[in-house]
Amino acid sequence: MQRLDAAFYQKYDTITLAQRLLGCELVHDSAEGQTAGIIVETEAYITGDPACHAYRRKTARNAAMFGVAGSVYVYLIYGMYHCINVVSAEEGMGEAVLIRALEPTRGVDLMQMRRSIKKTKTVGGTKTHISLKHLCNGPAKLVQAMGISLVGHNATFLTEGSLYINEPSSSHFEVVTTTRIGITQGADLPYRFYIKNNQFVSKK
DNA sequence: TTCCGGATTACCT
DNA sequence: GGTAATCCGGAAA
Repeated sequence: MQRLDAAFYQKYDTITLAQRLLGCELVHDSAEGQTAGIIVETEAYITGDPACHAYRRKTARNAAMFGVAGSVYVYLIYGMYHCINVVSAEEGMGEAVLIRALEPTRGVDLMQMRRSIKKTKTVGGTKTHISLKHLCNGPAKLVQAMGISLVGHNATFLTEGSLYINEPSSSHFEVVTTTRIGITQGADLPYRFYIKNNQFVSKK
């Protein structure tokens, strides 16, 4: 099991990187413990793409997206959730790969803890059990399960530090190419990729 | 300054 | 299958 290095992230254009990241393992060594999962679904966001956060201009929010390939871009979505991207292409380009789903491999108990939701409507509050299948089958879900945060990980590097990606242990799978989820602009572009027949993908 | 919509999710019907 | 929750950037005026 080897951590992907800077050369790997620089080697491919964003579309290709989005496909090559499938099968790789996202790992976070946190103070609470280690959690990890196989990347099973990604989306590419590139220059000239109206759905890309870097489409208009560089701002404080999207600045990390313009960093070197292999750095991390975390952002707040819908005012309450966070998503994580792997920055790609040459520095200053503003391209990235959104990680949309993981197949949990390590630290499942810890992920369950982080993902357990308190039902505030119930008096006293009860905790709901999250099934393995629903632990990381969405961009905001996996960020929560992995303990990834805006302040803690935005603009950090996957090539050093406690958050990183290991090379794939297997590449015996087919990749499905389709359109991206939840966007209106550029909705017809085929920039979403996932591992065929994998049950941990967010949506077929 | 105000307004609108967004790379989502969980919960209810 | 519908929608509330909830913050911020960008466009409108």
